[in-house]
Amino acid sequence: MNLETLLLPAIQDILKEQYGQSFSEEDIQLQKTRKEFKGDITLVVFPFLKVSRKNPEQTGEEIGKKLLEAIDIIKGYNTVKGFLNLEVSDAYLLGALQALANGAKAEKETSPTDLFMVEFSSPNTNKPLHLGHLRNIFLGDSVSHILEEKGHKVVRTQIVNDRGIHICKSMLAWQRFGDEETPESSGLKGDKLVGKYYVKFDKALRSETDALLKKWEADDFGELNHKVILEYQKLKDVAAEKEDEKAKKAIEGKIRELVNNHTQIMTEVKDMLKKWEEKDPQIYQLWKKMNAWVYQGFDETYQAMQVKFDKLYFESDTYITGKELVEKGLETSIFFKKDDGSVWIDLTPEGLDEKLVLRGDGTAVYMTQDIGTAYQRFMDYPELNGVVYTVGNEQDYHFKVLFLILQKLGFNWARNCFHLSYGMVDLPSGKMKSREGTVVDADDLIAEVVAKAKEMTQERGHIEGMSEAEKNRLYQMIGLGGLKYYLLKVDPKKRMLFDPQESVDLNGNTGPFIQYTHARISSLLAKADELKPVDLQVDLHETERELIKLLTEYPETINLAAEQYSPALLANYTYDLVKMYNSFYQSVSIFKEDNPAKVNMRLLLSREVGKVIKSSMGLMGIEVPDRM
RNA sequence: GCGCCUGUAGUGAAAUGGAUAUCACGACUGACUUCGGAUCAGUUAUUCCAGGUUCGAGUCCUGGCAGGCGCACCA
Repeated sequence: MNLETLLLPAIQDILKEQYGQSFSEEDIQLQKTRKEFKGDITLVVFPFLKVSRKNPEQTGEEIGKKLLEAIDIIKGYNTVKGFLNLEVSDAYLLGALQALANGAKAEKETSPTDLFMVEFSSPNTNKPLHLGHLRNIFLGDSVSHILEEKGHKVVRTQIVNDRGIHICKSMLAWQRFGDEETPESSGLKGDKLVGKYYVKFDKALRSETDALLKKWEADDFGELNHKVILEYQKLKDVAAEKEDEKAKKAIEGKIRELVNNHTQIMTEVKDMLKKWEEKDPQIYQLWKKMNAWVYQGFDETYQAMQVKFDKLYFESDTYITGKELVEKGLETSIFFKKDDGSVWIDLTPEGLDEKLVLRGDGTAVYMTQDIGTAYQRFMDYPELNGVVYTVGNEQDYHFKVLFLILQKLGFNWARNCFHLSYGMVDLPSGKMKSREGTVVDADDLIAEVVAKAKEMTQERGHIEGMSEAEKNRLYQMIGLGGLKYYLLKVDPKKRMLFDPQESVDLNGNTGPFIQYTHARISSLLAKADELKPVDLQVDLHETERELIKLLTEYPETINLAAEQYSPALLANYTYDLVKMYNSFYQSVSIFKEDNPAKVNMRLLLSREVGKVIKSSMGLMGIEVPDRM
């Protein structure tokens, strides 16, 4: 039972008796007492002034006096301005500590059948995972843990972006330049190998575009369609008129795109996509082979991150379902067809735009596929309560539209879809750009932080007697823990800066700092005898009181993190707890204390802090060691 | 142009509408050489600007300013 729910009815009674008016729970604001004032919990008295007809101090005094008489755990009070600060007794806090030691936990509010699906990672199959994915993956995984802690069942899922023109690009490049290279023959990770050909395609496309642009500029159009030539010339004219550098650049970009679209290599890619959609056996086989390489590579990375998925969805399956749903919606006039055959939805009544859901040639777009995927998921799991989509905030609009379309299609469950939107990860040098080679590769980064953890641990760690395997596991735990913590401690919706130096740092508000505290507690407990129940008569040091209060706030913190889908709240809480523990550790002596009841209490307190650290870090997908 | 998000020490982050805005990194000053020093304490701000609501605003409302993102027959 937490302090607030304990005090609330008593306060209501006193107010009723004193002022003859009932106050609801919202009127009674209880909050933590700021540390510059004496007290533990504070009642804000401003809302009662109207009925007390006295100034804030007098009102506070009145209520405080009554509370002191009525409740024995209140041992004192003081009023500053409109704030009534209440002090609780040591015995109450000791009792709370004992309750935690007995394994008291907040009751789970949900039934175990309550099912949620969390989508995260959802990579492209032709680019290896990078830093941006790491934030996504750690967030999605952590939110899954948090929902599970609340008593929900969670299906971890991703939508694999395995179809479309971009896939054909790496396939074509591999055909052209690959020389039958495989992960085995090259020793490259599958995703890296495919990524390499994607880059090769891009290079080839650019040089072809350059060449063709030169030809066009010399009015050499070959057998080019008249319409296209006209379009090109029109753009040229517009570009010539523009004086503003920026506007000129924009038009030139458009011209380049037009040229780009008519290169030999692009034509071949489009042809390949068409063949793929027709399930041409040769193309289909190549597609399957190269995708298998990528999945193998991704699996290795997920394993290194200690992240697992329960169910995968593939766009290559769900886009068909999406198309069917659009066809159906067309009959019921949810969608409409334009003259060129393309299908749209009109969202202007909702204040949004018209949105394309099917191309003129009948092929699916990104949105079509997402409609299909959502539908498929609720078919597969009829008891599904909601879906959390972990996707970057550049897609805020897309998801707004998607959820609206699903609602319009008559799916009630669309209300339970949530877009867990997060900000981009910047580097000190600016934005990550694959063109400029400033992308931070996920595998490289993980290897780097683990290496750093190894270096630091060998320098100052306590690892004598550990086997090689144990040591390696430890380095992994520290390096990866530091990285996860670094990316999770920031509010998801905020854009964040990734400083490679700071991410491998082991001081300050970092994962390893928290892990270190846990290791220290473990070794402390290893030296201790068996713990006895807390003696409620001992008096508490200020840091002990603060620590116990913090411990009792843990369940509430989990609730908040779940409500807001924000692991950052847990990270901050854990850091506060650890800071307070270190302060406690510094200011009181544990084993040198003469009173055995105090020694016992301090050890028990340490043990509970250790348990909460382990639990909360676990909710962030981070393991904590007993030695490091 | 329209829409969404974000503006808090040099930097990165906290703060259900509550008090004198909380931390870390860097910098500077100091403690202790202990039960694990990967420790602890201290110094470091017109919360972008202007109005408004409120007993009370970093937080809510209105209007600016700055940055990011989106408004594709791309994904």
